[in-house]
Amino acid sequence: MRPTTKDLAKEAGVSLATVDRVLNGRPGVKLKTVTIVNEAIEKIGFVRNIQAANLARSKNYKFQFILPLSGGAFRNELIKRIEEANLSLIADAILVEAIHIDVNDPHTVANHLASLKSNMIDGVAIMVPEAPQVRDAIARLTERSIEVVQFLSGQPKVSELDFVGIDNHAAGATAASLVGRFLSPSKGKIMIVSDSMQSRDALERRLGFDEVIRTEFPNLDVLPSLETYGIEKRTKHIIQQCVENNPDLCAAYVMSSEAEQSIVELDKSIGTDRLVLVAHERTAFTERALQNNQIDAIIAQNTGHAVRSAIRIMKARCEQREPFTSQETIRIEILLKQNL
Amino acid sequence: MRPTTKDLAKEAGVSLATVDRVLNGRPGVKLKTVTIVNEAIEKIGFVRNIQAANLARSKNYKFQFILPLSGGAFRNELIKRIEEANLSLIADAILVEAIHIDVNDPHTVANHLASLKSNMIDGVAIMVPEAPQVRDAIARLTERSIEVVQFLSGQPKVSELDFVGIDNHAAGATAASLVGRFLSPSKGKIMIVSDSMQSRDALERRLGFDEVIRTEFPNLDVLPSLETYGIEKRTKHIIQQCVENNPDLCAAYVMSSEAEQSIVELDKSIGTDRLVLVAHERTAFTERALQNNQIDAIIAQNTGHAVRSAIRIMKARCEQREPFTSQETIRIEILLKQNL
DNA sequence: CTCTACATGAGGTACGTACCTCAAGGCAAG
DNA sequence: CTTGCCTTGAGGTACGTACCTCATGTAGAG
Repeated sequence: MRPTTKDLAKEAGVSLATVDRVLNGRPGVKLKTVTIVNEAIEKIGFVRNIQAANLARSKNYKFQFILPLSGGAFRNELIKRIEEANLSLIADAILVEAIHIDVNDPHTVANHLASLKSNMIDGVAIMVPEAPQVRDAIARLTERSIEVVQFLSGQPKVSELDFVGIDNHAAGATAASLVGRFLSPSKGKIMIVSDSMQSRDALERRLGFDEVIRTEFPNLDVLPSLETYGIEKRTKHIIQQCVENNPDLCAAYVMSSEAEQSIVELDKSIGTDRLVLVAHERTAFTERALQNNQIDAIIAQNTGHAVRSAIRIMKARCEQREPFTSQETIRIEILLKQNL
Repeated sequence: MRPTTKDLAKEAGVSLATVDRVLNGRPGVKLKTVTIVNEAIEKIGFVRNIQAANLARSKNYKFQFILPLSGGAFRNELIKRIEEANLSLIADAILVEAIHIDVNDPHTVANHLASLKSNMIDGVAIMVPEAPQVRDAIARLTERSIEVVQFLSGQPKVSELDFVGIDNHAAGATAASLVGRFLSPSKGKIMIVSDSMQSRDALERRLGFDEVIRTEFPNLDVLPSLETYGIEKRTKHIIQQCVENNPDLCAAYVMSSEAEQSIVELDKSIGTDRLVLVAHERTAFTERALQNNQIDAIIAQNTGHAVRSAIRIMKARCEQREPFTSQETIRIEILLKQNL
């Protein structure tokens, strides 16, 4: 049987009340006594029974995912996974919800973060672009002891916040490696399409991509990045132009998580069968495109795993435990028709 | 707040005692009353607080993974993941252990399974080859209400048992697709190496591999499978012979989870730089080989995920819940140097 | 020496569920 | 009508922890 607080009190030679004071960091305990209790904890391997603790303080964990307002297939995928996680975790007294705000307006984001009270929310997983206001709001969240996880993208990784998501540099490199190997000895140009190159994610993917092509496939040329801004008309225009200007186009890398528009345009203008095509994220569209041989490979992250990982990390932080980093790495998945 | 048994009793218009009788399937309740309580459960959305329930009956879940005795790098990997899971789950009152038995002797396996008592163990994840005795022992386990999960391999999937692991047919197909695309237009022969072709896993991988090569890369020939039986001398001999007999060898697919010996031999006899080489499972060796360009790709399954998935399934079954199948699919991972 | 502040102990209640005992009511067979 | 079984209710204790109050002890300052 696991030792209880009673065992701990006996071992330390103090009363239950003192053990409670030490365990919950209440004031009015001599430093020496604290040390004695902590040593006893070590000695008998006491681990607080969190189920009982949560029961006693009738606590439910409440975690929130902050997602973009604008809806694409990838975002819908995330929402589905979050709902699933919520369902499978009610038994563990964990509530998870997704809320949607205009992540491109730092003011809105900061306001929302400021409105979160620590008695209502225990942790937030945020997927928003970096901005000074947002950074400040996050800092104030942690001060109010609300746990924060950077989810999939957004904030720079330098901070001491937990991050859940893939290494975008490596993702770009992986895409390049696939493009290069699939093209094999042939020569030609590679088109790069993204919603925007403003985001850190896009930049890192591009850097990783270029690095591998430069060092391992010097016979291939990477064209300047095309930015669609998610506007259909613009997408059509710039892709057509790029195709016309580059008769030796042999591959395309669609970096943004919403790939449909670009791929449809590529198919119309040059025909995807004439290109090696790598896109990001598993959605209904990209799956279909892979099945039809329109796409050659998808670079994806397991969204379900990412959601659960963020939740595990927030829970661990709430309970003052270190998360198990080895469990929480999000792999860069390569999907072919065969391993969908 | 979540409704409690008290709320449920009030809603159903019965006493706490009766609610308890219904919830825990105790005898002495009229069918009509049971129906009333169940309807009330539906109506107010009552979900039993498992933390409190486990506390009350001071229950710890105990799960056991049954692994092969013989140690390879892949098995060590699994053991590490199981230990990690154990550490990160003590807080949730879940104990996980790995035990090692001679899985190739059905008698030993059956004996061990028969020795498990339901008051000591709540669930078993077994990774053993199929055999009639084992199948019977498993059936008797479920009768004793010990949950059973088929772990990574072994039993045929036809049974109504839960299975955690990859689709081996698809894994073989994925390997073939990579080999074919990496070789591109060239012609030649492909070597297939396995510990043994006796196991269902190996057979399925081979079938998947052949199918893709036949339909999508008809210019390539797949050689008969080489069986090493894990014996160094034999491995050396058959690989050398195969290399000598097939001057147009251009690729190799190492199917078994312990790839080191075969790859070392291949490197000695022909040189891995002259082959497209695909192997299975992420281990220290295969990682290194990928970094050194000895291997071109690894087909892997996320062992950490598999372990956690098996545990989640056993726990759900213990609590009479359906596991979330969408969470529990083990993906076939493709690892390149860039996305290690 | 007394007074005070601080340190510790003792004991209680609560959380939501499991499991136990005993009493009370209903209903059917004799 | 009585007997006995079946069904239900009432109430208690326990699980391990949190959090509260009150009493007691002890050491240092005045």
